[in-house]
Amino acid sequence: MPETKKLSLEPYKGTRDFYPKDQFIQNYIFGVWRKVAERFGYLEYNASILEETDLYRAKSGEEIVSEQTYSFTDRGGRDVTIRPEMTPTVARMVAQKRKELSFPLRWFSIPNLFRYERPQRGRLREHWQLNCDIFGVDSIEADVEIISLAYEIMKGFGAKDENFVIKLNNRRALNRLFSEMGLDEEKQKTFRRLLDKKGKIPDFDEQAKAILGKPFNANLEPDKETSELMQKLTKLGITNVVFEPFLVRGFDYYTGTVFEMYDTNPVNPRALFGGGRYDDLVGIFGVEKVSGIGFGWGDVTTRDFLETYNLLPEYQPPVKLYICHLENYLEAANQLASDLRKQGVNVAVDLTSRKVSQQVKTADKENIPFVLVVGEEEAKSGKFKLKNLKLGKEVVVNQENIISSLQIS
RNA sequence: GUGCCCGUAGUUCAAUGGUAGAACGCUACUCUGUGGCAGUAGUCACGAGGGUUCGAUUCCCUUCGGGCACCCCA
Repeated sequence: MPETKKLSLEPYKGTRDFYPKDQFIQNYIFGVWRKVAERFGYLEYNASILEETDLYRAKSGEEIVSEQTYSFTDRGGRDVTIRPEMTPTVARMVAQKRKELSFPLRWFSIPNLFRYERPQRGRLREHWQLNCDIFGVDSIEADVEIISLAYEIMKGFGAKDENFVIKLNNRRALNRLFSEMGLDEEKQKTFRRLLDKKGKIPDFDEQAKAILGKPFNANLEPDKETSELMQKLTKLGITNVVFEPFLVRGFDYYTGTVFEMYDTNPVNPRALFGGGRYDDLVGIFGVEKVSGIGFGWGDVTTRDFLETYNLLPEYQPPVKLYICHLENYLEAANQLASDLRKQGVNVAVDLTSRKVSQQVKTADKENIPFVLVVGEEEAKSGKFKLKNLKLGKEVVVNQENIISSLQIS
């Protein structure tokens, strides 16, 4: 064998392996997302992780595409990018079937997304994100629904109101403010980024003055639209909402309400979800304009949040019963397993010839709730000692009573 | 991509310019048909590569990975 470089055991930088216990948590998070989204009448869609690079160039700008995405040229010479976000894809899909879709549209997806960045806590190169969007509703009622959907998902995870805060702002109001200040396009962009950092940087006032040529002192009351939104949310019992006049969000395509949700515990400094209204996005595909509002909700920050507040469920494998066997009884054990599987029970059989104590130990370590042993006694009597490993209790049952005994747990 | 910090058994940690310890875990036995407790024995590591040195896990460089800040935040 030729000498080869030792292969790394670690997952690729900024990505995660999901061992069964990790996947269990991932499934739990996805499950809550899906359950609540469907409860609000949202339909699930998906698409390829690959898109033509132009899709992102059109709205994100060359810099983001070339420096912060996984992009390559395929063998046919096409510029391809692994999707860094879902919104352009869903806007494309909506635009493509603009004429045959019936609006309003409520859609959700749980795509994995990739960005080429230096990983940090809460921010990896691959992550999954719940995307919920409403298309074709211009009124504030869509803003109300999308935020209450997000709020109900937090409730679905067991979060308390004091654990998180939803910050609101309005891009239209912000732009109005910028116009009043007489800022040109370029200065607006620069100043918007500065605003986004206010609170993080100590010399905000000086920097603001450098851009504006004068001190920054604006009226920081909520605009009319945001006030109305907050009132409507309050009526729904959603009160952990604050007006955040410096909330900007990075993308230029937002046209109205923007929002983000933060953990109130500073160990998780990144937003769990964020989104806003983008009424002009579908229109850039050259079809009749369709308004939209939605959010993206990351799995990484969510997991950190749930760990912080001890809200993760206890691991439970899908296997309900582990069948052990004595020498020469593996065949009988498999037969029993086969019968039970036909009735819909998840059963695993120990395939080794180890001592029964070892077999039981394996079941226990795998958190399998029930175990039974097949041996001479059982073969003769047709009765099984079914043991609940959590309670340490045994019941003696006929084969036909095994299933009902499993359900007692 | 830039700067700074970090990288020791499976895990959490310790020590040291002369090749490393603990706890938990894991394996076996005590226990010839039932795990969790206990006892005994055993097992496993200096992320990788190069340099300085008589000798490096320890110092230096590179690289890989993680964290923090910047950047950006989809």
